[in-house]
Amino acid sequence: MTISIYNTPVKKKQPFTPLSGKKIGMYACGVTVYDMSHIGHARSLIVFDVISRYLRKQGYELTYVRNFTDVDDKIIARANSLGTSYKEISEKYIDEFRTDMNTLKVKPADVEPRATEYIPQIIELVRKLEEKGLAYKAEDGSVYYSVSKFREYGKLSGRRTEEMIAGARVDIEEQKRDPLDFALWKRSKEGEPWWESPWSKGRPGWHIECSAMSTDILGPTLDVHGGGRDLIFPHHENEIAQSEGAYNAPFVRYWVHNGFVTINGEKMSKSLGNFLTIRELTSEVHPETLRLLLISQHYRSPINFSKEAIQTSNQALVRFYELLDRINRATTAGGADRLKPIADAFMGNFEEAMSDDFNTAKAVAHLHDLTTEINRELDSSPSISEDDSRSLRSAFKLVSEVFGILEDEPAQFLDLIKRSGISETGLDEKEIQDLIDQRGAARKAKDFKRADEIRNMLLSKGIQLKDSPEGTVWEKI
RNA sequence: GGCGGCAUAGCCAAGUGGUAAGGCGACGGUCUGCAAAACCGUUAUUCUCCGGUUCAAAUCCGGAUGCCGCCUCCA
Repeated sequence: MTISIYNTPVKKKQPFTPLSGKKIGMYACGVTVYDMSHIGHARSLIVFDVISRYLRKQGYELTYVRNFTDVDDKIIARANSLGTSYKEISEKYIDEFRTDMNTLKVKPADVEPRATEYIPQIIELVRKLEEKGLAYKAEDGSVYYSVSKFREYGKLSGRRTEEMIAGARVDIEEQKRDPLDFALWKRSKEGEPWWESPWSKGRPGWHIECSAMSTDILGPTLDVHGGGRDLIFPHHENEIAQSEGAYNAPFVRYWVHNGFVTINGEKMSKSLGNFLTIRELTSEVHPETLRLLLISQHYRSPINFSKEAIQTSNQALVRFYELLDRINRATTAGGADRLKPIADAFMGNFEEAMSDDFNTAKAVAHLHDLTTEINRELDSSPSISEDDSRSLRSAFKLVSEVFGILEDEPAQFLDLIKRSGISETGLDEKEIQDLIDQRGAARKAKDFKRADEIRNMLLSKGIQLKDSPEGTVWEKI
């Protein structure tokens, strides 16, 4: 099935055709490692994780590159304030990042380059730009890109240079010839890390690393390049200027940008200080709940983060796991085959939704439909044949592999959820089980008054009982 | 000041020309000793407002209002 992708510069969906057959080169801007990652980062990482999983599922040979910016002003500032080296800071937060990605089940990229590993390539690229007259060395030894020399500057973000100059918020730096120019190479100040270069002892500007690394690993033209919306300008605009200026080849075929996570309707960011770290959140919320919340909405829309939203996603996740558990328990050797058409239809719908600009929200809606349909079938006849069980397993395997959810053993997951809030009830498991047994005895003796007393007492402590032919189970609500 | 995006039920949210997905909540029903879960049904004659194009508009065009983002580090 042909995939269509919303391409930022043309502002519409376009059929996706990679540059060379089934091979795809995809680059997503990673994080600057100077602090713990927050759930805004999580969204971007999960969006591109799901996209990469889906592209692979569709049979593409994907090379996914995601960088670490491991030297920059903020890392240096952080190191200085803690009296340590930039290297220690970046190493520490790369480790923390990997721990978080592991928790969130975000798969590692195929290549995870760091700016500091590509200094020679960066210098080479800057030299090339200088040769072509697109860059100039300032008096202090820094090198700037001369934006006015690149005719197409602004084509990604839809801005014109004259308009930008008119804007009051462009910094005027002494060293720049033009306010729009940006640094390719920064001369290092006292106490800052530096590398030798033809211009000065210095370090790379922020934008240049992505051009240098992506070209080195994937070639001058990328099939897909992504990142958060906020990177469109100036970061990605500058990358285009650098790469196309140097190589005279189209830099990116499809630009993909994800929307923000907001808190109380306001963008969450490190600089605003209103952020929630991945670590904090996953200490209380199941990682799959967060993944489900994020994919329940289209990747380009903003998501407002709230307790209620988390709770709703958690309920949905429990609903799916309960179905999986029910399927496991209902599978028997006999029984008629009747569920294969339902499973097949779902897989078709799923593919259709995902191929339409990675419409995860619609795909999740299909998953809800699937859940309702299977539950309905099981209500009318509770056993599932081996063949049907296989069909259902392949449908849910598709969901797991693309979304990275429903990967736990259902019984285990439900048990975990059940235990997660047990401390709030003031009871331990044995006490709960004793009360359930007492209630069971009362019910057997038709002493429903006593049975209901026990049930209501447990309910007041947040424990909900569920009776079924196989016995009584409880859950924490 | 410039540029861009969004506005769909009580809430969250899909849907870019063919007559409003899905979830949460609420209400009614089936099941149950009664519940819970699951299932069935009801819950937007209408998509912020005003014009226009069209046989046909939530979808396209023009205008108004409101919210958000970018233009400075940002996922």
